[in-house]
Amino acid sequence: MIGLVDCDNFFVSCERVFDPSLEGKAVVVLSNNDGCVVARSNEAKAMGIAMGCPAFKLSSITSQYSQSNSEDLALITLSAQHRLYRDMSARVMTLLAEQVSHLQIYSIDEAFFVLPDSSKSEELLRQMQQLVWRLKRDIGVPVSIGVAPNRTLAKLASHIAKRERRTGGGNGVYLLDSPQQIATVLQTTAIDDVWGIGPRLAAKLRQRGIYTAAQFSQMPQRWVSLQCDTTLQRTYHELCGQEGHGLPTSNVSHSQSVTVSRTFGHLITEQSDVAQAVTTFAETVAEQLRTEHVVAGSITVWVTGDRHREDLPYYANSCQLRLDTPASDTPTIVQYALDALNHIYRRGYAYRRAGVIATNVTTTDSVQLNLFDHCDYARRRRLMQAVDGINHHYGRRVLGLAANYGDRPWTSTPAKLNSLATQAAGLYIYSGMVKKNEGSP
DNA sequence: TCTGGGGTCCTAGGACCC
DNA sequence: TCTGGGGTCCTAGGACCC
Repeated sequence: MIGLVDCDNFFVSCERVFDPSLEGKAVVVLSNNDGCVVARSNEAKAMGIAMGCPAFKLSSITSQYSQSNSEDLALITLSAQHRLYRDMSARVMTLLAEQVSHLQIYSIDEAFFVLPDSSKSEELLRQMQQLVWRLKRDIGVPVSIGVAPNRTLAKLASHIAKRERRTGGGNGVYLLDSPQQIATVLQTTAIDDVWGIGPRLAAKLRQRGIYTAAQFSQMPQRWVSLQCDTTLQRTYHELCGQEGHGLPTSNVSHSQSVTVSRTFGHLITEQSDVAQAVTTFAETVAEQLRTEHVVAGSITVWVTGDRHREDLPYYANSCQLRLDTPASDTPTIVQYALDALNHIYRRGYAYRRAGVIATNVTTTDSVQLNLFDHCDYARRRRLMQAVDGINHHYGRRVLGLAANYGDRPWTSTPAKLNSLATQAAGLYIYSGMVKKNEGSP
């Protein structure tokens, strides 16, 4: 059996741990730049606020809701603090790893694990309820757990657990194991609510008269093998209750790619400003590669204009460069990123977003060296170890590239920070350090 | 008239996920 | 005024190999 732990309204729940006054209130967390909604409390969901809703639409939704329900409802909006969420996620995952076997972290707020087949249903339920209770008590984060024969069904089970809890019943755990029970659940599951079936595939399936998960699971196997690609075939088999391929699906434990990208606070036009942003992103990419002990084989840089500004000419492009020798040291990654930017930057356009992606990622010890490359890798590695060590000890970005020093014209306006949570996570130490060193970069 | 058969690797783009 | 950021996997097609 496969279990899935899924944190409830994760970012909002993290904020509530540090500010209990948010409990019971309608709360949303906004993306970078306070652009759109990325997390909603149950109260906010009940108001009809959709995931991804742009921030500027929130006030009209709130006032509309207040009018039609004749009550004055205040919506609390918070700026995202991803460092805090990553820290809380790590705490959740660490506790889980102690409690279950074969934990596979699927996202910042979700993880699959394996349960022994032999356990009795009642015993299984009791254990899972205990787990829900411990996560709430020790970390403060509410979670829902779904248990089923495979991951696709475990996903459905966790949705049911969440729904039951939202409507007042249930204890955060749902066990989906008997064939009759599975058949009943599939009948009430719309085809686009199935994990792995998004808007495009759902539209295709509906064209063929398939509207529910049950209808899909009843299609003849021959039809499925002719009409569906391998991923959709896997989903089909799992809906039919067949065992998944077990965990984990891949034996590669490190990231396949590392991305850092941002939407700028406002439109920027100068190449030097775009270059500074790209330098910062590349620096972070390199740091992350090193913490995972991997190297990048290629670096991609992309830039885009603003899709929403019809009065300006739109331009978007990307460039991928292959490294002579895979690397993770900051100067090399930044150099390739800036070379790539040189290929795609065009004067006369306004830029809204940019990003740096490391791909062809391999482990440091499996690097193929270049015959004509005379770089002293040992020396470079020692340099980066020293830089990482200093930044780890004194705070992020105390020591960085001089090219990246000074004003950051591309950053967003200061976010509406929740100071309690900020202090608790020990953030922003580096800004104090940078000030102290002013004039002597 | 008639033009093989079996591969690998890479890239771009599309679909999905949170 | 105002629309995020970070991932995975699969497939088709091109370029190349013998």
